[in-house]
Amino acid sequence: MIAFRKLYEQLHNSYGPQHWWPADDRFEVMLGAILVQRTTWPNVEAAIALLRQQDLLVAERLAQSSLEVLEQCVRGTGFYRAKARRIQLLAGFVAESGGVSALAELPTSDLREQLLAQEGVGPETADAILLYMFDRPVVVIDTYLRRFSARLLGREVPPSDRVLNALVSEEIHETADLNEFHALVVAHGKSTCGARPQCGSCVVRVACASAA
DNA sequence: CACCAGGGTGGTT
DNA sequence: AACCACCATGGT
Repeated sequence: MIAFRKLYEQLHNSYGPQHWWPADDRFEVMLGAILVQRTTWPNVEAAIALLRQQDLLVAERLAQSSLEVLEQCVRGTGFYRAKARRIQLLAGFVAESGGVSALAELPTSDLREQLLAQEGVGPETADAILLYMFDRPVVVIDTYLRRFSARLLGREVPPSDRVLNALVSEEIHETADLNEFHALVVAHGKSTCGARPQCGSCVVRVACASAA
């Protein structure tokens, strides 16, 4: 009934505050959201550091820099040709939209639609940007949450993303809580416990028992 | 050496 | 709508 609220509380008790999103400014959040796809955060940090070294953490400059330089900066994050192209296109989008502050004026639904129209920005990346860059109260659904949602809900088949979004939205409303919730889900997923489908004593099972 | 990492895209059934 | 191959480097 209140499965995800219980999960949130258990995760928070186990792992504590996560202090997401690690970034110096809002544009950097956007770049990280693309660069972190299917890789680990340390790789992203290294790439961001290289971009900063080239003074490219500004939308206008990033949009006009050479693609070859970008590829060298982000190489360590994997899929580097696609990612270099995508952060450059994204920088152009931000610049032509009037900057981050102008985008921040848009309603969440419009902003989400525009983000999804960008190459390399799918549902998860768009929602992560909405939550961590623009402080909008949205649910970020990642592979970790999908992985144990069926067990948490006591169902055989895992719920669709649409259903999952509705269920979490009912139980967690505040931007600050949605922020922390997703960070904690990832923190747990990265732990040795979260990586296994069947874990006897992890917080997901504890939350499951508490919610029943 | 095999497998995975904070997805997304384009094509096929 | 569900499935697939592909993108590609870095760490266990």
